[in-house]
Amino acid sequence: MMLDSPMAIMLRGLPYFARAADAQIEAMAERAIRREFTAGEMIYVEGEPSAGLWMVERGRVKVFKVSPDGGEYVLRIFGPGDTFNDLAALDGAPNAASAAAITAVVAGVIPTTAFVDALTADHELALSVVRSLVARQRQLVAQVEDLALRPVTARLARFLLEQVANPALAHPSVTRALIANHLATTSESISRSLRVLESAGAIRFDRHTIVITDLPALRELAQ
Amino acid sequence: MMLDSPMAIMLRGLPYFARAADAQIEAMAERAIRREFTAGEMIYVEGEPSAGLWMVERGRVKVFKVSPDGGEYVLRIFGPGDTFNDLAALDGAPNAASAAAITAVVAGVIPTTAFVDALTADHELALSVVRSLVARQRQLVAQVEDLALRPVTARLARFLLEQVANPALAHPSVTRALIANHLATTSESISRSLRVLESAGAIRFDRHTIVITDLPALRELAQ
DNA sequence: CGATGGCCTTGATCTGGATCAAGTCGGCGG
DNA sequence: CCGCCGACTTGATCCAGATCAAGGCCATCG
Repeated sequence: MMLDSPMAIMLRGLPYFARAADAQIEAMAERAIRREFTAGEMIYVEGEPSAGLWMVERGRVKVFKVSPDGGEYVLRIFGPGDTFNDLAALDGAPNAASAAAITAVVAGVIPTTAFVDALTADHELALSVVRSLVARQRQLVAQVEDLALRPVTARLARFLLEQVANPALAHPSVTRALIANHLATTSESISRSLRVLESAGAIRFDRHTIVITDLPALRELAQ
Repeated sequence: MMLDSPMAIMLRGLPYFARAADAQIEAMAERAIRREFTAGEMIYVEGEPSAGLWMVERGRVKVFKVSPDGGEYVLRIFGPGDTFNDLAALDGAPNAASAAAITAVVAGVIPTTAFVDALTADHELALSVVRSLVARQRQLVAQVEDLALRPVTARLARFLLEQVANPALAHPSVTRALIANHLATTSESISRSLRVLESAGAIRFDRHTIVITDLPALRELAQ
């Protein structure tokens, strides 16, 4: 029994693996690798073969897409305890997007084959993966809906609401420009929309951090 | 053995169930229900508890979201052999979107509990579901990317490219207004963008149907 | 066979948000 | 303490695409 290796403990803490069998955790932990990245460094590139399932141990990571004309869209921002690139790890296809370190980052990778082996062997694990995928998919549907139907100010209000639940989003490294790329707009528009929310009384600026002062009002502005 | 009931044969034909055990197919087929809808009729409404996993036998179905101010965004269009509302069927949560019949429709539902029971009992089935969810999720990522980064003409070009592969999309019932709601724009913009594609030589109008004349050019316009 | 009602096209105008262009603020290194 | 640099704000202008407003084109039906 070597389930108390640091990697195994980390894996056990992830929602994916909470109910997985010890044997599978152990097998994956043995084959997992730890890596460090400096702020701004690329972790992987869209279209390349995937290293496997990533998990964040320390720092902030953005997963994003780039358009031919230089535009960047940030699909999601991850922090400690989050896993990412599960798609490529599950089907073995190339990375669906790129990932980069926002801050200095420590992260682990479980090689695709190790993950797929565990999935094939462990029915409980497969069910956990289904649950995670379903949750992520609901997120994505909400995101598409936002882009399709809501103006920038409403999208920003929703982002701020998410921020109260998700610690990965509330961090000084999450700049206006980053939020803008996540909401498919520009840093200038974020600035102006923040002022709109402020003059509506929903938020306040304390130093340079945003404080939500009227949650119901913010929900209202998010529609 | 009653695996030759019409419902069982239909289930066996779905990608989800291609590798599922006979016993599970049989159990689900017994509990499945067939329903008919007239053109325009609602199949289910966002936020309500889900009836289960739907599959289209005949006709065209749209799954969509409505914004408070009346805007409609069509997430996806389904045809014969497609399954929909898998999210709600998998997690038992309320419907993530609404669905309506575009044409007259014949469809089947597997109750949530029947589907979840089968999933819990059959590891192969769980793995199939994972594969399907991963594929759908890649679709969604591409869709978000489209909305975030590409102008209307490029989105339309991509839609036309999808249409060659997916028979559900190439059908007279798929009107400009429907395409518009799927691409988060208006029927007027679709009209104008079609003229752009036509004058670029990528497509041609034969009667009232669209014919792709220059596939590489269309790919180029889709970026 | 004329009327009616969808669906589509086309033009004119309007607008949310992008882009361009100066600043301002605060932190950090020298 | 000063100067620089990166992040933010604010204003002016611009533009893709939405909205508004007429028609035009079938297909269906009385």
